[in-house]
Amino acid sequence: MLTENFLRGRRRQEMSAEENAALEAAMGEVRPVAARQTLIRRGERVYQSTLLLSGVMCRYMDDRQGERQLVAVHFAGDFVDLHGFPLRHLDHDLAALSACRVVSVPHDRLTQLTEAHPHLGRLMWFSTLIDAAMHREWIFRLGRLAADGRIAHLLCESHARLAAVGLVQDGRFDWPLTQQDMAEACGLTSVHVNRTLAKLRASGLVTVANRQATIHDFAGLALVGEFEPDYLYLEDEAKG
Amino acid sequence: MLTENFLRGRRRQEMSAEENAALEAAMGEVRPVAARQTLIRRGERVYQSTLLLSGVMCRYMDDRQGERQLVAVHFAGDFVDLHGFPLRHLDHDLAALSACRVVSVPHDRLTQLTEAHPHLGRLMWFSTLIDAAMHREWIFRLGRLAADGRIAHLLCESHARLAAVGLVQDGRFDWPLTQQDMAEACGLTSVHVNRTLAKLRASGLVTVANRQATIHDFAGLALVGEFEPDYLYLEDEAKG
DNA sequence: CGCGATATTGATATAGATCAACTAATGTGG
DNA sequence: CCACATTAGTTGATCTATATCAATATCGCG
Repeated sequence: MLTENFLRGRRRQEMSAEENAALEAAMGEVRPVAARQTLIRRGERVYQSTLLLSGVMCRYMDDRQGERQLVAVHFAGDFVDLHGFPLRHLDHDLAALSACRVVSVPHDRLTQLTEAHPHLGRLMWFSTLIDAAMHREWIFRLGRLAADGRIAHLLCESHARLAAVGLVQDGRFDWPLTQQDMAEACGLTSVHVNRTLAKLRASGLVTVANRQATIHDFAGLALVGEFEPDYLYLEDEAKG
Repeated sequence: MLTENFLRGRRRQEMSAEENAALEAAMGEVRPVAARQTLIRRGERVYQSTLLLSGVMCRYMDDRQGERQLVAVHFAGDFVDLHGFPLRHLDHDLAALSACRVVSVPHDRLTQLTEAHPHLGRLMWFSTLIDAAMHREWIFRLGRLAADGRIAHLLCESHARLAAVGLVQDGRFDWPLTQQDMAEACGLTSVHVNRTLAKLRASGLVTVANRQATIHDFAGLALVGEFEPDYLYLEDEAKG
């Protein structure tokens, strides 16, 4: 089932079998996306929205010197560009960080779908607002946390989201972001990310190596990152 | 007309007279809000959404030591907590920065409204996604710009949004944010905001004083702040 | 008019940037 | 499947933007 991870583990995910079937029916072919491939460029008119089935993608913006700022990271079950449905154009680029599988829905089908199933429409709206809530948390992260807190927060958030779709085992999860990617997400240099990761590892909180992250002490890491997961609107059992 | 500034100056603002009337009819009483008053606290269940008619409000989050991070600033015509409609709870606080006038719509009326007028529902969705686009731009601002750029960007964005609702005359607009508020929006200290504002003034770009901001050289300020207004989805005539 | 909030200025400290070299992985074509 | 090329990670030395601390000045309100 293509939509099995959409809003999985989130509060309010009362999608009926009928709504689910209607959404499934609107989906196109499953497509692979190569690692590091850019899917959508800023300003492009978009005519469909894409559900991420597996892998990790990101949204980013470039500054004038071409330095990249990640504004979001996406995992399985996320609609990566549903914002493009009401907005029509995206204000940022969308790229794959690892090899991914995706499936798309044309916007005219989404229009029909939301008119025939207003509640499903609100669920989609809801999912874009979780993106907005994550954006706010990223603003907080950059504005108020030091380097160790920023990295800790990013890893805690990723852990919580991946756990909600069953992609964490014993605190360990796939983590295709390079130190450069993490730097671009956290407003730091890759050199400083390297030193900060070494410190977090030495504190026994987390190890990031070989495209995998292992959180040894979630509570400790959450303390450093001032991480409180309420903004993810997870079901109680999906938390931590 | 209460809704006259809602989505005013934005692309896609094709609200029909009928939609407009339906939205107006759902509105409650106009209420005043005192400056510095907190309207909604993080985690509270919300049952209505509020349209800002005049004044300036902000959304913010506190870190563990009680230091505040602004995550959004709102002006006349903005729905300040429409996110609470699909989300039910807010993940941040909402407060007035100046004396404001607001009007609210109960969420059950919004549900009826969006089911009877799917297109109006998409417009509301659209407006929350402009908030998300601004959030992304704030992430960029904090992650990639130095102090002068962050302040320049904030002032350019505010100028563009206020101009869209007719609240700028000759580059001058009401600006109730203190230097401390600007510091909390830009991830800086108020001391550094003070020094940076002095520098921007000395460069002939902008003057901020007496609760007013005057942009002397918009192009120059936009250059410092790497400001490109496409993310605001403004109509062409409302830009600059 | 006086008091609390806001703004200004100076001196010093520091987190993180920058520059540079080197090492360890990863992957690719022969 | 090896050899080499490319990318990613590590470490050290130095620099700088911004924080911090502290004192004073000014504004705006009751």
